[in-house]
Amino acid sequence: MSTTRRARPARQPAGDRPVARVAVDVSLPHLDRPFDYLVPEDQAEAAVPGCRVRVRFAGRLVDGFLLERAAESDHEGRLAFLERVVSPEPVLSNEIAGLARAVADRYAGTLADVLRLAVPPRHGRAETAGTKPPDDAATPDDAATPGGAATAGGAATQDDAATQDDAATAGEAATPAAGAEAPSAEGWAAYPAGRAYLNALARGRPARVVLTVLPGEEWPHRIAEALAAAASAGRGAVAVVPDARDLDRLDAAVTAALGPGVHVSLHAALGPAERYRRFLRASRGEVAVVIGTRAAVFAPVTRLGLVAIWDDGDDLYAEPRAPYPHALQVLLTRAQLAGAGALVAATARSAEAQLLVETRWAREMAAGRPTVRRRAPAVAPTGDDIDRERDPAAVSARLPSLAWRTARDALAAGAPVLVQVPRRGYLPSVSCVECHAPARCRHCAGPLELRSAHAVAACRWCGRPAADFACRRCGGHLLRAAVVGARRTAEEMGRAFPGTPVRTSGRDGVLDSVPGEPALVIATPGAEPAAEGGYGAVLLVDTWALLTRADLRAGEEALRRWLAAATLARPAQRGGRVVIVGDGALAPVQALLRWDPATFAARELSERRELGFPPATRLASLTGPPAALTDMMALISLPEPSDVLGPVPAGDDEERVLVRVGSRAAGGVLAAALHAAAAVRSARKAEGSVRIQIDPRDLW
DNA sequence: TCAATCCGTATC
DNA sequence: ATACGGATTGAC
Repeated sequence: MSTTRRARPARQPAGDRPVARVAVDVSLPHLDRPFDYLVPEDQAEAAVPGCRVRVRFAGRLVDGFLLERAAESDHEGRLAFLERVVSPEPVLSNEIAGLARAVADRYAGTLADVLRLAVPPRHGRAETAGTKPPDDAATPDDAATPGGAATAGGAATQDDAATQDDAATAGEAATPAAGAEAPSAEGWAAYPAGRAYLNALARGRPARVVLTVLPGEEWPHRIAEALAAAASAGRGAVAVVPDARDLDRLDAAVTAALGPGVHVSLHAALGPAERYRRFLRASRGEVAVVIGTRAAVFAPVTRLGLVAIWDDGDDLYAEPRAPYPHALQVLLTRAQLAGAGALVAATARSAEAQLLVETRWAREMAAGRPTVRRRAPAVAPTGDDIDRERDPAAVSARLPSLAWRTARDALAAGAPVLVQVPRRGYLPSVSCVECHAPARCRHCAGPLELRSAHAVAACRWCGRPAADFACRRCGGHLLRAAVVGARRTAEEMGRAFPGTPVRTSGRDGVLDSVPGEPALVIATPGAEPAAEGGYGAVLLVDTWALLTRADLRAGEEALRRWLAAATLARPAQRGGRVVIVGDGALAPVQALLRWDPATFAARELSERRELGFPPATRLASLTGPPAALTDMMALISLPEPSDVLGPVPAGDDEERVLVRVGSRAAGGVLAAALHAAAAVRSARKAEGSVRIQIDPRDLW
């Protein structure tokens, strides 16, 4: 009767497909491939593709995922048995396994690292209790019939089936389709082919758009309607937003569009049990739609029909863990591999989104100028002149006269006023004395920066000192150090408007919304609360702090943040005003005045092409101890022409080298070469590790 | 000629 | 970490 025996009885391989191909949880680059094991007969049922297993690997027990069962192995030597099947729950679908491999390849990382991002840690109790939906869910039956907006247009015609295969071509962007009725969504009707896009999704077609939303747009509803359209075609959908506040808004909109029990939301603040429970609801097909922050790009919905991302320019989409994938890139890869539709929506437009438009990977969708003008606030630039005689109250807040008077009028009209103030603490940077353009290196066009107050400016990329600076825009030879991060206090503002309530929203304490009554709302970028009925005025102050960051995305980022604040203002017709304190001749300021993020993005992208920056090129950053870096560099063999910039000091006794290849097509070759070099080093157990990052967003 | 030992390499 | 194969060494 005793079952405790030291020696395990001889195990028999399963009769049917006895070989298990396993992705082991080992992130050494030279071991980044599947390993074959034998499935013991008594585990033959449990060992399903996608399940978690435990195997003996190089003498120790490690976790892994069973990728597939096979009849035979290519391995020459003897196969070991699986130690055990941890659980028969298939948590890694073929779709996600393929996506993870593609992401690892693109970022020169390992499958194991990506799988750690993609599949949450197991929680046994959630798994067994999971057959009963938790309280945030309705009955599983609801999942099959999304209610509300999504029901119309669900009848797909058969002739669409063939078009689903050519997702790689550009042809599947929304085209007006006769016949099918649009799901009820007035909001989408404001965009050319907006309804046609929803119809295409509702018919299960992989339509892809870059949507530039209107000022004041209730974007959570537009995204929710797109998700509902995909769900009505019986397809799954995934949408991501930058942070928890946006997720709350999207969650409410999705609940309104789909009803309860059809979606789950995933975010970092969930505990391990709840996170795993929701993950399982998606992977088991109990919900069709998953929304979430960054990590939700890997959510395992079944029959994926649509991926969506809101405001892809936000830095929060950059994953801080190896191999540092960007959520947009993961989603686009996923849409491509799965033949799913894509929705890249934002008020602004990133250079990456612009590239999708220009390569015709996605169709551009933006409302016509008359509609934009009808919805946009009136935007005016101002210098920082303060009329001390006429507006003495403005002096104490260091507010330009126009800004002060605009705010005063809005408050008098009974509306709240938003003041966007940059956060403190950006890197000291340098710009041209003449034209204020950010200063760039003569040799590689990298950004110049000051490492300390009295040092000579040097290039952040290649490390050359900027001894012979010449401005690329105006030819000037003089540099100025920008004083950045000036920050106004709420008290200063309050003094300028005595008797007006002042509320702040920022790092410590973010407000979701404010009532539609007179108040000054001081917010840092990204923390601007919505106002009931819209703000009467929005003031964008201290704009130099954003524009002169030692960061070549500064212009794009500044415009993104200004638009995010300005879109909260009422339309001009209802008195909405925006005042930006800054030089009206600068391109990002111009783009705000004209409310034209698309033209700005096109210009930005063409500038990146000229200067050789991503996304027009592919760039890899290698960071590590100098000796390890030298060793690594010697092992990289690139058939393509490439630039090597640096090394430059990168803190903690480390250095950084940049490797740039001239085309996006060469990016795959670059990543493969880096992975191969890292594999040689890890096989040798070489001293010191080198961190590889592809197109790191904080660099340019 | 064979066994003990060392070293590099693969890890199923 | 540990196991293995091939090379090297030393004793008969």
